[in-house]
Amino acid sequence: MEAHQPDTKHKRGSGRDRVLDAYIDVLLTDGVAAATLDEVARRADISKGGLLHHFKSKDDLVEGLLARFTAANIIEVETTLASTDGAVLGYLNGSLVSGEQFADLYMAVLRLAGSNDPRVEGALRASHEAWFNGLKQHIEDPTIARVIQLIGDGMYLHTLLGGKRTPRDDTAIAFAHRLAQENSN
Amino acid sequence: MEAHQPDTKHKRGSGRDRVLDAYIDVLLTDGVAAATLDEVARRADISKGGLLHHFKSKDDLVEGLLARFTAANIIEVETTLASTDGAVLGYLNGSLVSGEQFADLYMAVLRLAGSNDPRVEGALRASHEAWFNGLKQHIEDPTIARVIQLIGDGMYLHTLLGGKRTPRDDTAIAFAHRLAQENSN
DNA sequence: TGACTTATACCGTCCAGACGGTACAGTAAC
DNA sequence: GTTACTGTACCGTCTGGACGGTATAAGTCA
Repeated sequence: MEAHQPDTKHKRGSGRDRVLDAYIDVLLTDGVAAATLDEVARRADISKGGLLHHFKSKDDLVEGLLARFTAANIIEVETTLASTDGAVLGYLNGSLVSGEQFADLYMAVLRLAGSNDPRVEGALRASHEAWFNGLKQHIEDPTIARVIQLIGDGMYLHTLLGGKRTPRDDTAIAFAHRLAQENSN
Repeated sequence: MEAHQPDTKHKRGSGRDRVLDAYIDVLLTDGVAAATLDEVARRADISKGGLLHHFKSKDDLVEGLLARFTAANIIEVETTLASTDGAVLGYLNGSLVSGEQFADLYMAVLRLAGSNDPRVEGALRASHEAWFNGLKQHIEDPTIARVIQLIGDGMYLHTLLGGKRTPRDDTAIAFAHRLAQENSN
């Protein structure tokens, strides 16, 4: 899961990272209501006291998740848009994947979106902004870039609702890809 | 707010409807964590006992919301797709509105989407299915219909995250409209 | 080298408050 | 009598968080 450091002295990765991994895991498998401190600590194989040593409060845990998300998003935008797969294909395919590092992180944060927390909304909006700016570098017409982005966001929403990837998605992606190529830089 | 019946005997609409109105209100303004039975009862101007008279449990309240949503969705699909505004414009504009009957209902349900509840996910997926089928009646190419739908869903997601409608959205809608007209029945 | 101090990374227990839900007596309209 | 509530009192459980204690490694100074 985690890019393991030279294995300091602890179980797997640092305690902080293990807690965040566990938090993401609970959010994805059982939803936001199940993501209590006790349950997160249990899955991280740590005591509740230990968890609270790394994150001073539940709020702090959310912030930790958002920080990891924001950092990962920057890298993800860069690498995806530079991929041989093509920026648009990379972006759209990413929105339908689960089980992969970044997609899981995104979906976990998206599960928090119902909480009306401005930090969560802010982080997700910033992510969208970053993707839009990235797409604009590859697609001349900003309207097309926006449309591509919206299609991807729609797919993220479907994934949130447990929808599996279907052939319809593939044809939609192919269509978007063609659309982008006709307007690419 | 509510299509008021000939004002039976109570304050405004039936108690059941008032409770659901209040539930939606809490979800939209303060999020899912704030939507406790006490708070919903308070906003419905009803006692907690009264609330539990109408909805036997919180789970039952959720189901009541989903039932209203599902029923409203059928009507909304019909009327929107028959609108003079044009099906596509009607659909896409609806996804960016707040303060309107159906849009609020949709956003309220969407706030529950992080809870990993199969009933919530099922209701939202059924809604998407209905919109897709409706759009297909107006757009020959099902791929285009799918793309239009995804664009709308992306806009719903943006609205969920508190994004306001921008000129970018307008141009995207205009683009989608043109796309649909070139492929309409 | 050993004694003392500091910092980090936890563990385990306890607690106050919130929450969902029950129970029930009473009221008012039809 | 039935339906639709109000209002209050209460209960068991869960949850976030505080707190005190422990183990270990690293540094400081004699």
